[in-house]
Amino acid sequence: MTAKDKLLEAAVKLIRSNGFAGTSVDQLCAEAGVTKGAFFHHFSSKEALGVAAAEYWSASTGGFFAEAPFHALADPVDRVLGYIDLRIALIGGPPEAFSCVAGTLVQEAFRSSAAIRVAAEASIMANARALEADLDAAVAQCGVAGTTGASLARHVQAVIQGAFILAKTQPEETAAELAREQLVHLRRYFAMLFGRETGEE
Amino acid sequence: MTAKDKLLEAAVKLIRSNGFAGTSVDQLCAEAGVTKGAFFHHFSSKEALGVAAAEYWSASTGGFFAEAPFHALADPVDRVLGYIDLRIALIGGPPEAFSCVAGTLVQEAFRSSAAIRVAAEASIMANARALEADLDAAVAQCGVAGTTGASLARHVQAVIQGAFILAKTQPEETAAELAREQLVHLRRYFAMLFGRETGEE
DNA sequence: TGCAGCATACCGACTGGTCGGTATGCCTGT
DNA sequence: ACAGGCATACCGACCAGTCGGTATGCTGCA
Repeated sequence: MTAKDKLLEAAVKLIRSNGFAGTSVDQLCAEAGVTKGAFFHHFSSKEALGVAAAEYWSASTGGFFAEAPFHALADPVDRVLGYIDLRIALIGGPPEAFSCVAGTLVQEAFRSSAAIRVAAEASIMANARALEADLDAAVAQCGVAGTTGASLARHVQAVIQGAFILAKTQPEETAAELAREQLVHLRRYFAMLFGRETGEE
Repeated sequence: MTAKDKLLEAAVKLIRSNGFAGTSVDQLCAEAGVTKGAFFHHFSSKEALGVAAAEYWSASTGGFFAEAPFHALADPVDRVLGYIDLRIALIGGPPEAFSCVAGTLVQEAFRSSAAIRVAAEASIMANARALEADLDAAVAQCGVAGTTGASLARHVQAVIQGAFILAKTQPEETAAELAREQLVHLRRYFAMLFGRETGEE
């Protein structure tokens, strides 16, 4: 594992815990076990590391969801609900274990760094686009009017990001449960929209 | 207007634009037109200002929504939808004009400052509690099963926070529209849940 | 095979400037 | 005269970023 990869891993970990501005280059180097020389050899600035971290994050999470088994389900509604169920299952532990690097980055840097804003947009919208086809199919199949698959895909990302923020307001014991609650509401919205009236569990 | 108020106003403005860690005490003083002596006369530390800013924010927005006209509506479902419509109407311009100080604070400081985390939690959960009675009444009136007014009230806050994050990924021209789109989904969810099937607009 | 020439990867001391925070004193209203 | 409200001047720590240098390995030529 090269110094660059170790720095990107360290960036994901520290940005999730302390934010981007709250993480110094020295901290990143210490966490990665490399020196400042290595840092600026691979990244022209701290901002460039932020951009690279968003891309690295996007690539690794995108790959994970692309391989998930829910894609094999025949009904597009099942695939959509399967995605939400997977997201729910992935939420556990403290917020820094399940929160989103891109969301954290853009919240802090949307005004101070256009490059980071664009990289975070790309990451979040790529996540949305990965759901778009299934949602379009579900919308067509169920005759849903008044919205689109693309709009619903963006809403999924919004609820996920909002869930992470609410979780961060909580002490560690209750954070994950509050985040899951938000995705359960999203699931209920989609179930109603696509005619899957859920009885009590 | 005293130096303390000017500093709190400056804090709201700068935290929304640049985040908490991204805003220095010197910048806050310059924006407020006071000196560092005044700053540390009124706040024992930068962290204390963060806490005070969350409380100031909570008090001013809480007051605004408490006085809004939708409370006069007879049907609790109308009051809930009226709140969402008001939130939609308030979204416009760049993200720093409509985003939430408490959400921004907690995202950055949830791990580094327990005091700020608790203050942000208080702000966001106070917003949720202000909706809880109407949502409980709507749940009871419509016989909604499987959730509660309190849980739905938290979801409103989650969608709002998520909407702000998505808006921050956008260039200024499209930010507000993307945020509004999220609240329109929330409105549709509630309309379905409470038996107000919305036809096309 | 061996060596010159060069690029890549990395090191860590150092710099100028900014950070949050402090010490002290002036100024105004009572 | 004295206390609250604020300004000026300053501090040491830490910040992002620089720079001279070393180690390693690839490439082409003899």
